[in-house]
Amino acid sequence: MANQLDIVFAALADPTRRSILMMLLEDDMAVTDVAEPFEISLAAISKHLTILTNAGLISQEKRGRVKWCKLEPSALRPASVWMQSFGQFGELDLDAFEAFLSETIDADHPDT
Amino acid sequence: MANQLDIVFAALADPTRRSILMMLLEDDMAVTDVAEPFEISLAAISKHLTILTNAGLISQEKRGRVKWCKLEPSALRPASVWMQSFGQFGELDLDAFEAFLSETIDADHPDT
DNA sequence: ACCATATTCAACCATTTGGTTGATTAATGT
DNA sequence: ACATTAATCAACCAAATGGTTGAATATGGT
Repeated sequence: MANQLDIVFAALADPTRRSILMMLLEDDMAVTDVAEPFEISLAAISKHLTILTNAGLISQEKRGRVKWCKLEPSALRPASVWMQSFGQFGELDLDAFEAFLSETIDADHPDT
Repeated sequence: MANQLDIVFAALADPTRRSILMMLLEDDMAVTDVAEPFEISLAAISKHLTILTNAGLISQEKRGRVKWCKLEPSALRPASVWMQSFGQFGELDLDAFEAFLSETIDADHPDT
C-alpha cells in the first residue's frame, strides 16, 4: 500500500542507511565490506541493504559468493523533485552543501 | 539521539503528513481544517502535526482557541541539500516536477 | 571431500509508530 | 451561567522497525 515516496523517505530516515549510501558514493562494495565500519551484526546490515534495495536506492548483483552493492542515485529523483515543491531556497548552494557533507560524514560514519 | 535528518526524513515518510504539507503550501490552516479532508481522528492529525512541528517543517501559533499551522519550508533545506549529493540528475526539471506534483495531489488528497 | 567465507533465513525481543476512544482544558457565543 | 467549539491528553492496541542469535545455504580454495 505504501507508495514509492513513502518507501524512499523511510529508507533515508535511518542514519545507518544514509551512511551506507554515502559509502557507496565512492565505489561498489560487497555486503561484508559495507558492514565492516558498523558495530551491528551482519544480519542487521543485510536487512538495511534489503530496505535500500526495495527503495531502489541500491541494486545488488551476486557474482560468485559475493553480492555487490551499487548505488542507484536515480531512485532519489522523485523524492528530490517532491522536496523542490517547498524549495524556495532556489538553486543549490554548493558551499553550504560541502560544509554540510563533511559534517555528516563525521557524524554518521563510526570509523572514519 | 536522532539527528535532524532522521527526524525530517521520517516526518516525510508518511503520506498523510506529506499531504498536510501540500495543503499548507496554499495557506495557513487551523488544526480542525487540516483534519477535515482525512478520515482519521482529530487526535491522530494532532499527533501528525506534532511530528511535523518537531521536524521544524511547520510552526503552530495559538490565537484564541484556534491553533494555526504554518509551513516552514526552510526546514527542508538540509534534507534537500543532502539529497543533492546523489544528484547526478543535475538541475531541476520543472516540467517533470509540475507533472509529478499534480499526480501527487490527486493521489494524496482524499477529497480533492 | 573438507573447511572457510559470504550472505541470508528464522525466530525472537524491545521500542516506536499510527491509530483508536473518552476525558480534559481552554476559549467563544448567547 | 451554560453549551459549543478547538485542541490535546491519557490509556490503550496492532503492526512495523531495528536489533539479536543460531542455523542454513551457496560458493570458493586446497
